[in-house]
Amino acid sequence: MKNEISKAERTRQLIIEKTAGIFNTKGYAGTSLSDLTDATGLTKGSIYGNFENKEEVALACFDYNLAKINTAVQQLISEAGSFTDKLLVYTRAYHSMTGIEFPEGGCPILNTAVDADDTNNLLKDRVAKAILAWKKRLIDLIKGGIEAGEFTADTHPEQLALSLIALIEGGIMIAKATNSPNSLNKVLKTVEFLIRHQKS
Amino acid sequence: MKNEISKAERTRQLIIEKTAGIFNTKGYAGTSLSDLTDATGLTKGSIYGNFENKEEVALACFDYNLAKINTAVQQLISEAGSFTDKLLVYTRAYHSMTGIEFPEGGCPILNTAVDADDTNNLLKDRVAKAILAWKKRLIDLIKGGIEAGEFTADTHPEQLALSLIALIEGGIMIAKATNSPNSLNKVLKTVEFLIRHQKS
DNA sequence: TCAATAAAATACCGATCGGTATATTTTAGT
DNA sequence: ACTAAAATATACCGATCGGTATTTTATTGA
Repeated sequence: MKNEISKAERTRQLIIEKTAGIFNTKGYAGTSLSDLTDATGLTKGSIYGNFENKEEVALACFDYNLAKINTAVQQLISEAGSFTDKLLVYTRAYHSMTGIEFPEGGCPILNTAVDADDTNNLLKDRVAKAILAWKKRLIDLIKGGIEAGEFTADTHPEQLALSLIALIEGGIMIAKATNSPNSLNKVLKTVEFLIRHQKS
Repeated sequence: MKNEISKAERTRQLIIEKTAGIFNTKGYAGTSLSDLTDATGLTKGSIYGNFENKEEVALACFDYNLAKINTAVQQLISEAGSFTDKLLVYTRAYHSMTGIEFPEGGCPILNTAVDADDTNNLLKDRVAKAILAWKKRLIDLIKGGIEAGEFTADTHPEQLALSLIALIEGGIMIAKATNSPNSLNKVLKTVEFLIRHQKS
C-alpha cells in the first residue's frame, strides 16, 4: 500500500483544507490554534510537525483559497471567445457569489487585505502580489480587446482594470456587511456597463 | 474649578480618542486591553470603570471614526452648489486619502465590515447601518439631480449609489494593500466618469 | 474645609494564547 | 516481520488574554 504522496503531505493538505475557511472567516488574529485542532481533529504537536508556526498555516490557506477562485475564473475565461466575453465572465462568476465556488468566508483578497494591513507583513506581501497579478491579467485582456478592435483606442487599461477590481471587491464588502447579495449584483451591472461602454 | 462635563465623560472621550485608531488598524480581535492601557496611560480598572467591556469601547470608537469622516464629507457637500458637484465631492475628499482627515488605519466602514463579519454582531449591525445610511444619502443626491434636470431620467439611483460606494471602498482596499495611493486616484476617475455620464 | 462620592489604581482571577520537548504510535522500506 | 524513521500525541512552558473585587486617590457639592 505504498502511496505516491507521503503521509506528511496528505496531513498538510488536510490541515489546509479544513482550516482555510476559518482563517478566511475569522482573520489571522481571530483564529487560534485550538480552532485548528478542533477543525482537523489533530493535536497541536501534529500541526507543528507539519508547519513551522501559525503564520505558515495562514499563508498556505491564503494560497489555497486564492487558487480556488483563480482556477475557476480562469477556466471560464479560457472558454469565452471574445475579449469582451472574457471580461464579462466576472459578472457571471461573482453573481450572488454563486457563479463559482467561493471559499468559506468570501473573497480571500478582500479579507486578507484588510486583516493583514499591519501585524503580518508576509500575508500583506502575498495579497499585494495577488492584486497586482489580477490587475495585470485584466490589463492584458483589455489591451487584447483594443488590439482586436473590440474596444476603442482611448480606453485606459489600468484605470479600467483597477475599477473593475474595486467594484467587485467593494460590492462583495457591501453585500456581506448588509446581508444583501443583490447589492453585489447591482454593482456587477456597472461592471458590465463599463466593459460594454468601451466598445469601438 | 467646576467643569461642565464630568471627569468620567472626559476620560471616556480620552479613551475613545486615543484608541480609535488602534481598533481601526488592528481590528477587534487584534486589539488587546493592554493596547488600550498603553495608549491611554490608564489602567484596566479605569477603562472598565468607564466602559462595560472591550466591545463597548470598540463600538464607541467605530462611531467616533465614522463621525469624523461623515462630518467632514457632509461639510464639503453642503458647500457644493449643484447635485453634480455634491456627488463629485467624493472624488476630492478621498483623493490619495488626503482630501479630508481620515482616522488612523483608513476607512472604518471597510475595516469594520471585514473585521466584524462574524464574531461581533453589534459591530456588524452598526457598519451595516452606516453603509445603508451612506447609500441613502447618495440616492437622495442622485434623485435630487434627476429632479433638478442635471441627470437623465433613466439614471438608476440605487445602482449608481452602490457602485460609487463599491468603487471608493474597493479603491481604498487596493491602494492600502499595494501601497499605491495613486491606484485609488485612478478608481476615483471612474467615479467622476460615472457621475458625469448621467448628465442629461 | 470637609465629608460623601466618584473615579482610578492595585492585585488578582481562571482561561487561553502560541509554542515546544518528549514520549508514543504509525508508516514504510527491506 | 522487523526496524529505522517519520509522524502524531501528550504534557507542559511562560505570557497574555478579558474581566473583576478591592483598595486607594481624586473630585465635587455643601
